[in-house]
Amino acid sequence: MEERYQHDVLEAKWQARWEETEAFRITEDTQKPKYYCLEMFPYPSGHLHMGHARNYSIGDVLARFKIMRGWNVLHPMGWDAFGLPAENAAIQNAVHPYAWTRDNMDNMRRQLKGMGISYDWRREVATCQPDYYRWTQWIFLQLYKNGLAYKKLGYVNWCPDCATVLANEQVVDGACERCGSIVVKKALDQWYFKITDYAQELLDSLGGLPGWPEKVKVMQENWIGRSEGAQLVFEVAETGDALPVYTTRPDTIFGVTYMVLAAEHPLVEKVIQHSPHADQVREFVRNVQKLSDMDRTSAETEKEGVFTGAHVRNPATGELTPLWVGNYVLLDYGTGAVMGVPAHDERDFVFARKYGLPIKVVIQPPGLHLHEAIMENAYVDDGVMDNSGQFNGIPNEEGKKRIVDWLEQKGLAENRINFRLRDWLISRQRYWGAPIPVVYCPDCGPQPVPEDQLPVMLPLDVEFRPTGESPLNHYPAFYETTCPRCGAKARRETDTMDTFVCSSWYFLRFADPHNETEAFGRARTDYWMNVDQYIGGVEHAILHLMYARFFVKALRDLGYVGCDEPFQNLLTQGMVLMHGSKMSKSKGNTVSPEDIINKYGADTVRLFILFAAPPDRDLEWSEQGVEGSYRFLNRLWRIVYLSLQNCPSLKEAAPVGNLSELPRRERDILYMLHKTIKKVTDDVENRFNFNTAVSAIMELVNALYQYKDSGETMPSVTRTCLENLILLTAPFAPHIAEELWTEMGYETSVHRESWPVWQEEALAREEIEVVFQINGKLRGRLTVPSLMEQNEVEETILSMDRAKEAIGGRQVVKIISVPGKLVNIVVK
RNA sequence: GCGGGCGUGGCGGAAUUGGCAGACGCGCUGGACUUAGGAUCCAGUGGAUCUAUCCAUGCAGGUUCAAGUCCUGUCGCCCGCACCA
Repeated sequence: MEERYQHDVLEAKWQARWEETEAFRITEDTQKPKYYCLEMFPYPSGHLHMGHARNYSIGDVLARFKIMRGWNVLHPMGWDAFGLPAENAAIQNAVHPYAWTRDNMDNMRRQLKGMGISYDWRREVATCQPDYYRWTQWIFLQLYKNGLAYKKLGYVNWCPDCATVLANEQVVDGACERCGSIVVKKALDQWYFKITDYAQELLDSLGGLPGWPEKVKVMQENWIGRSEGAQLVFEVAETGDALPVYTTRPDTIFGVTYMVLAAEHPLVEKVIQHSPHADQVREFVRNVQKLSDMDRTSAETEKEGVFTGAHVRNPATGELTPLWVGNYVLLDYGTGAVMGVPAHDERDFVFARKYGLPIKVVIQPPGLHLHEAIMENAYVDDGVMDNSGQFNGIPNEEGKKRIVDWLEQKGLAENRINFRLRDWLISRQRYWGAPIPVVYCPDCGPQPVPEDQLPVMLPLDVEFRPTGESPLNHYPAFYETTCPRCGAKARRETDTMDTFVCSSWYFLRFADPHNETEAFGRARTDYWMNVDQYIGGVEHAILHLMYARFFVKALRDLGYVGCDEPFQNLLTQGMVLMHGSKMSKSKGNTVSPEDIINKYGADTVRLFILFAAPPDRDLEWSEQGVEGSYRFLNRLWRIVYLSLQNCPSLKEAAPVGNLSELPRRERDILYMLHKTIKKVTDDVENRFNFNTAVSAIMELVNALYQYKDSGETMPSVTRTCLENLILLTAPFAPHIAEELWTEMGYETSVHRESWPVWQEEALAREEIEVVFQINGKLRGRLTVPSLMEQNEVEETILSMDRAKEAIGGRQVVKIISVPGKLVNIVVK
């Protein structure tokens, strides 16, 4: 055995060994419980960053731990390999997106192997490979056939820099999530997935995910945005058109003093036909549409509107109120029209005051009487109805129901539930993505590509243009085709799918990655699903995590999977910080995992990442901290080295026998060992507190040094301690554990060993320390036999000089004992 | 504004059920070994005062024999959502 810990030599050795022996190859095994441990697969940007290193270190500890605990562990890795950066690289560096992506995957795979992560590499998938995207296209067709994929004309988010449309989820603060450009609205015919069909279930089944962080569930809840209210039908007086509005406050219908339409509302043009205000309205609409999405949806934007000249009839009162167009009304929420109740809605109040519209109080607060003229704010809370005809005097909550019932009988109202969630826009005007398998026939219309013609191959020999326009539009061999139905000349869809489509089902493919006849076999997914532990960044809280949930539910309803949810438990890791802010290229504060691995070894990097903070919290990078982890591994190495040197017969020593016959010092170190086994097991399995698990192992090592230096040691005890120490370390620092395991005389992999089990017998103590308090303040401590009766402990303490002195002649009122811990003497 | 989270030594963090605040590590101080030490080992390390005690978990109250932990109020920071009718 080398005296020095040579991380580079032994890590290379074990990584090669694991690869040769396919050490982490896994297949279904009904004899064992299964465990599916998944880290979010990366976009192949080229290099692992510290966030990746953290993500995969966390996953690897769990996977290796679960293997040792006897689970059949699926731990796969792949590549989210379609997407814009590859195309941008193609335009800028004249390298093909495929070559760029492939080279990046090669490099990152090498880096992952250099971290010693326990992946079953035989299951590797890349979403850009035809044998993968073939099935992405197949899923599209299943959704299409079942009415869950459709094309519609709509005002969509357009990123001018990326030259493509974006989903609502990809627009952040009015800007493109990827490049930061201001997103504009465009009317385009686009493909959507009908995620809104699952809005209620996506909301409800969050309740069945106790293993998800509250924060993520709340974010999804907000995004789905369920609201209960009613649709009320007004009538445009001048044209006779019905104008339904959605409101959560039908109880305020008597207080409506105006109505506002969205700028794009289809009725706008009709109601201004004969209006003297027509030109003014048209200009207003043009100005609104010029605004960026950010300005339109910002709460700070001044609410503006213009009178159309037309009026609406209130279904409750029969009164006519003016019809306006406003910049703050959204076309695609509710009905694109809002009733204005200035007395009871803050926004309406501001709007009415600005334009001199009347305010009518219809809800009176308890014990007060509001007057329109002197109100400074809208009254939005509950109260009693007023100025509301036959409903006067009724509490407004009850009024909501009664008004809807009343108008419903006239066919002018119905209860409605509205969601903020919109359908998922999945088409992208980009090249590097899975082609949408549809053909447009001049006679038959849009036709799905027959399944036996999949995949619709993405041609590789295309020409990239600096305009950013998809090269597929200039590649006749791709878009010129024939109609699958009538055989006539037809044009192939040149849009590709959002990469989030590809990543919405990869966890299913991992269960059956080489299936050539199906996306995945039902038996395989039935065995492996759900993912037991999913680990990744919180930035996917809405996008990926909701799309994947939708996919699983849709595929379940189509009979392809048996589960309701993809991810049973979710761990959202914290960010890696440098000097308090997130490591990022733009800030120039990144540290490359590979550089640190070269210097200290993968085990050190993993150990530091796991030790420096709990996984869900942000982690401050510290190279001094890394050195601390490196020192620890050296200490670990030396304790084994020195022990073997001191006692060459260590490897042959018999295991520890009867505990009660051992001397005190040996029982103490074994107590420490078993306490550590218990602590590490609990921390990893139940709490994901890897940082305290590591610190417990460090304490054990410290104790072993003390034991070694305390005099003559027993080989059997030393051996027991060292072997268990190595086993405990194995999931965290797998290479050094493997090496030390062979040094202990084993020829098998430490990762195939069973996880240590603590013995209650070893944890039993003959003596325990009890502290005593006076009025809750610590005043002393005392070692007593653990079997001593509690009243005897109390008496012993009361008889101590130290205690008498602390009591100081005061009267003992009562004594509170926590057995095995403390005695509190209450005096006055 | 709404929602989620956080606030403990010089720093990262521990304290799992209300029961010894500061585990473990970093850093720092002193010492040993040494030609040397940025290796290793030993000792110390919240503050004030030094046998003992007092103060201390953002701040102010409260409950309790006992509070970092529970309750009320308050301040600060981070993250997410935000004209959703």
